[in-house]
Amino acid sequence: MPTTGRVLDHPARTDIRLESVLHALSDPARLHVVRCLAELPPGEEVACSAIDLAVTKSTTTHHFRVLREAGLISQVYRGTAKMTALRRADLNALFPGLLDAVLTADAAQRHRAAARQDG
Amino acid sequence: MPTTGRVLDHPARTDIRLESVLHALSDPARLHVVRCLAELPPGEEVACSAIDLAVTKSTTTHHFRVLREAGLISQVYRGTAKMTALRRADLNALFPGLLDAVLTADAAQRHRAAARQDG
DNA sequence: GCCGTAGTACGAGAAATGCCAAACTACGAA
DNA sequence: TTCGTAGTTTGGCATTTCTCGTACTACGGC
Repeated sequence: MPTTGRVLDHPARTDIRLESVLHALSDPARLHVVRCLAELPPGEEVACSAIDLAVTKSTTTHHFRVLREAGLISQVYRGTAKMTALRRADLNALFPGLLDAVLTADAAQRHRAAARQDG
Repeated sequence: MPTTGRVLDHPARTDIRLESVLHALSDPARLHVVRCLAELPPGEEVACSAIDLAVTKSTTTHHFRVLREAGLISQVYRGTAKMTALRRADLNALFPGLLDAVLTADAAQRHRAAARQDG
């Protein structure tokens, strides 16, 4: 499936700001998206619709845009779908270890929550 | 200098939320505070007034409260001063490597900005 | 050409955020 | 006790954020 004519703006690697990245990650819905993308094999893309966000489509669009404008994800149109991938390489080059630390922290927090749940 | 009677609420270690931590760090003024605290020897405290924030006192109070309520800093009154310290141990226990990754990322970003400045 | 699906744009409301000024409180020192 | 310093509180304002519903566009398939 080739890409279509529609193009989306992405910040260049050097324009990615730490503050924007942290802000983007500070929303539970967006952190969820990043976690889902991180679980895929590196470079793999998914459609927006493949990640279930428990909000309306327009809100989903909004969150994906925040992530894209912060430089966390890249998106291209393929057919009617909009495929999304984590910008791992850019993030690791700019902020080594940051993405992993956040994902590890998130996993640890979820693990503790699950442990409390089980009693 | 002993502490005074006034007491401030801090979240327990287990109540610290990753999302709140990331949100607290996503503001440039608050990131600056955390950076300054991190440059001190571990456990060292400073007064709020020792960190220059280029905003009014009431805004400074606001930012310190956000950091405290997110669990990033601890504060106690000593005399007229309110001493602040990074909650390194709690953060490292909950989210290993996260604080260091953010500080390293911030340093890298500042380094790149300085390099651009110098031309 | 027509329909269905995926996602966008726009407008709007509620809430949070960042900022300030002015009045205030708590403490130490003279 | 009086004063100065450090920080708080309150209230207000402008902006941003999160959310939604409705109407819309772009594409693939029939």
